[in-house]
Amino acid sequence: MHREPKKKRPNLRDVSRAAEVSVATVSRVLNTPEVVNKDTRSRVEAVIEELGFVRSAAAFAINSGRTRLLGALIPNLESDIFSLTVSSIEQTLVEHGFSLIVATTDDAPDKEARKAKELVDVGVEGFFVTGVDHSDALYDLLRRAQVPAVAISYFDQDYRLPTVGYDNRLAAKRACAHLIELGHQRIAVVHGPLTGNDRTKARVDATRDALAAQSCEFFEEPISVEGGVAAARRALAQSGSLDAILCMSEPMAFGVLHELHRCGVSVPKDLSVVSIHNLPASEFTHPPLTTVHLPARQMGKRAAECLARWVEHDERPSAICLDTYLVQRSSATSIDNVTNFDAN
Amino acid sequence: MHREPKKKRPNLRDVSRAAEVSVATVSRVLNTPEVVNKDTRSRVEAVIEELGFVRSAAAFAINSGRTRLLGALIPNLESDIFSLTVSSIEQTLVEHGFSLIVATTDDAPDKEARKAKELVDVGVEGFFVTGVDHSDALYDLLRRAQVPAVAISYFDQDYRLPTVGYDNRLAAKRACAHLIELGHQRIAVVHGPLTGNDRTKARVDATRDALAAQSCEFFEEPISVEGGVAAARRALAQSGSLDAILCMSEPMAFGVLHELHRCGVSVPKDLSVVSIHNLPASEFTHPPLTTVHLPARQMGKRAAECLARWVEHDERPSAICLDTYLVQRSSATSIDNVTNFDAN
DNA sequence: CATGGCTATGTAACTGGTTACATGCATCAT
DNA sequence: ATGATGCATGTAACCAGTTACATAGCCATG
Repeated sequence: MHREPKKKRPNLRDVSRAAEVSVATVSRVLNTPEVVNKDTRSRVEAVIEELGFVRSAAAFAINSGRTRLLGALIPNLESDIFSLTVSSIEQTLVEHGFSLIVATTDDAPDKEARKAKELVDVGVEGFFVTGVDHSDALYDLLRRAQVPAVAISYFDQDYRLPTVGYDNRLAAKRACAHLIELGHQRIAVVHGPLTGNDRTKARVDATRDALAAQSCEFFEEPISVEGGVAAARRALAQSGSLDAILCMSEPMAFGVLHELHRCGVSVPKDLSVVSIHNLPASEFTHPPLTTVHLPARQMGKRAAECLARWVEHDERPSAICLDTYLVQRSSATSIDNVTNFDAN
Repeated sequence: MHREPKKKRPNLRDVSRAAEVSVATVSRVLNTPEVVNKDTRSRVEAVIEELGFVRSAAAFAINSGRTRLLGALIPNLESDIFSLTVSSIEQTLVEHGFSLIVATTDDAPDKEARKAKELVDVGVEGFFVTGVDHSDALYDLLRRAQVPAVAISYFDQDYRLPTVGYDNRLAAKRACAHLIELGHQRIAVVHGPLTGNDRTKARVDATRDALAAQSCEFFEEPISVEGGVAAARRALAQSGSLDAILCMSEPMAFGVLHELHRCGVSVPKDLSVVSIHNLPASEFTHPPLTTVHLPARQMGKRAAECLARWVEHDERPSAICLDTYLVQRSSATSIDNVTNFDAN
């Protein structure tokens, strides 16, 4: 029987032996090829090629103290909100020579802390966290491991970690201001769970303030298209009559639009709909969605640059607040144009 | 001026010194706490806590030869198609104790090879690639680094890497069969770029075969909602008259539906639309999309399990073909019901 | 011809852990 | 008392690289 040689990966000494040079020379060929003699170099390179040598990442890391790994702790990847951001982070990090480990947390602080621990254990040099609501275990870990971390999707000048994000309260205020400007009085506010989601909390808070003079009701459902459907159904059933629906998260807005269409409620003729996020799909809903733009891609880019610089040059970044702005499309119109829809 | 102590992270020897034990004992406390005396153990643990010691991932890796890191080479993260799969991979890998590095390739084989190299350089123990169309550089790397890799989104029993996916030809055939069954004769086929995307290629090929008896035209645009809009516009303009539009990728179908709606073409009354993928959003389009379901989540799970087992137990997996099936919703109907829409 | 400087390379210590093996000491049966 | 057994711990080699320092050979300069 032909026994497989069980070839283990060749190491530096194997190469140095085969090329009849010292380990230092091989290492130099790898790191500073210009200082080694041309002939020697090509001989070593040939042996490297022949033996199929690949330098051990671990050994490299142990010496340099660098792993070039960063981690991202995000609630999930299934929602465009986050996949867009992660995508942008990844693309930016490549330019800085980092690789990105993604870890999903389901917005659960304890799960987040566990995952953060795992990230540190595999050697990340820094990470991204989502929002500003985290467990003590996470803060503890950050302190002990001395790993830089930036918080995204949220702006708070005074937070213990540098934040790179947008003002969620302001974003909600912009949406509210638009509805007020259009003259809407009876507004259903559709939002995701308040526990464990500081972004939603901030938006709902700000909305409550901004719409104090209006009559509004709040409908909480999971952040998803289905959640939006359910919320719309409840809003139509419960509210006597409605001028508008304000959605705190875009997937819910998609569900709301779908359900309204299904029920024969015309948007914006019967009801205005305004949302927050401006995902790529928002341009292509029926009708196209009026929404407050949150700069997810830009945020990913800026956050990645901050963290890269922090890790690389030990420069702790200061908080960054990105602009949000209203994108007017056709899902919301002035109260004067609506046929004063009555759900009952 | 109070000079910062520039505290470097404490290491094993620091702990052993402070706890007045040997490095071996500290290591044992970390790895096999049950073999060390209770008092010694708690003393060491106290010192570990006090000094804020965290074991170096690199040093651990260099000894164990394990990094517990896997990589995923995917075209992009912005499309639900992939973020769904990656999400599922990540969730499954956690259960097996692996972390996932994502690397996007834009469907460019050379970029993919570069990224693969980077992944190997940071020490992944295996990776996922998308499809079966790769550069020699990638195959070379796999051979040299002896890193396991599974190919996803594609099924091919005979491919050099184990594939975990679905039969893209069959999926397209199912869509075609449905259109034929409904009696459609004049069909516009909307698809993404054929170069560098083997999934699209396979589907288009199969469609060409399956619709040989029908009259059909092909429209190539980028895989995106915008691409679908553009394709629909061209299809309406160029084709004399149409019974149906077949979309090879779901984002394009969303664009097609949007554009048809905008042009006042009623689906499915004037035109049937069938697609491939069944993304979560497909249930909520107007009208809800008839489409061939591709099991993205399940695929992620199975692929993750395969690769984890391969890395862990050195068991090379065999190819897995997951089932696809038609999901009938309301975007396609029998030719008898259509008003024989004429674009001109 | 001795000295100095330059280039190319080698030696060995070092990174931060793991672990095979050795040792010291208490307990227990003979 | 003696040797066997077992437990707790220490010593030092080892993993796969990097790198400070040493050295050897060569050429130019005075």
